[in-house]
Amino acid sequence: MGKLPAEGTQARRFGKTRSAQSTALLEDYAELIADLLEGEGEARPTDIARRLGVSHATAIKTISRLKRAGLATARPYRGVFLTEKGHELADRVRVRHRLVVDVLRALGVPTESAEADAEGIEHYVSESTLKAFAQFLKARG
Amino acid sequence: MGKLPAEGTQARRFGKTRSAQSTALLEDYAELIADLLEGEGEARPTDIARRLGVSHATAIKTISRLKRAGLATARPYRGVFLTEKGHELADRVRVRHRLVVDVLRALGVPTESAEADAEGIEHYVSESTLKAFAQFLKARG
DNA sequence: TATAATGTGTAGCACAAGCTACATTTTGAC
DNA sequence: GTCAAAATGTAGCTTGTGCTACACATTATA
Repeated sequence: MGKLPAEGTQARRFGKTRSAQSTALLEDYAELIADLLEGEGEARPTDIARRLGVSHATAIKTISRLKRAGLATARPYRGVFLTEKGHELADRVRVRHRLVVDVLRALGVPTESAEADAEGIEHYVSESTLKAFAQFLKARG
Repeated sequence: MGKLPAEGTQARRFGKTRSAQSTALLEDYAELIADLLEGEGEARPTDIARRLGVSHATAIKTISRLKRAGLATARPYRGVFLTEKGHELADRVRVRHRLVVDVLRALGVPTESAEADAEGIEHYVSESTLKAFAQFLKARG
């Protein structure tokens, strides 16, 4: 992605938001691969591509990135697997996704929209916000 | 960005999330330029760059994109201005930003985190969700 | 007014994510 | 066991976003 420029106060906020984008895709992939492994027993590039709505070539390229990041392993023609680190990420992402959807629904957002919006929102929810969400849901039963 | 592949049900959800990213930056720029025009009387590339934490070259390139999208105009060495369309976008973005921050704070998120997270979240909030947010805030005074 | 400092703009590079097209491997049907 | 279909992988192109480095314009100052 590149080097960092000098940063002021507000700049840091935006910068953080930007770098979140680079991990968002990896998070989606990790979550999906975990789902496929549990549901289908295997995670094949073609299935991943179809679920994400991208070409298989794109999926394969991103899977390479996952491997480089130490999140996944893959043997040619033998499907994709998550490393320990990949599983941890997937679990964290799933918990967070559920929390975001639940909060949106609690606020009166229709389930359809809640699920759809959460897909984008979840990647930008900090630990601090996540904690507040959990507290809020607990407080209102 | 490229062509669209065949899409299934879930694929469409992710696809929408992805395309939101391409507009997110333009939204940030439009909002910031509006702020600068109102606050400083002018919006110069260097100021934009500093506020966003990017190099001035990056800012200039993105400003070109704004121009191509019909959101801004700029004369060399004379600063950046928003078109009618650009102003409308900026206004919409500001309203939305405020709403997201207010909802987060109402949920108990510390102001600092609310402001920071809203920067990323706001770009993924649909009309439907926005409406629910407004209703929620109104209901609780 | 000449010159230094600042701001602007352009060029060129890298990387991510998307695509299509083509080659190769595996699987499955006969 | 052979051969076609499906899956997988590779190569090459595009666009977006980021950077640094260098050139040019403007502004400010001595």
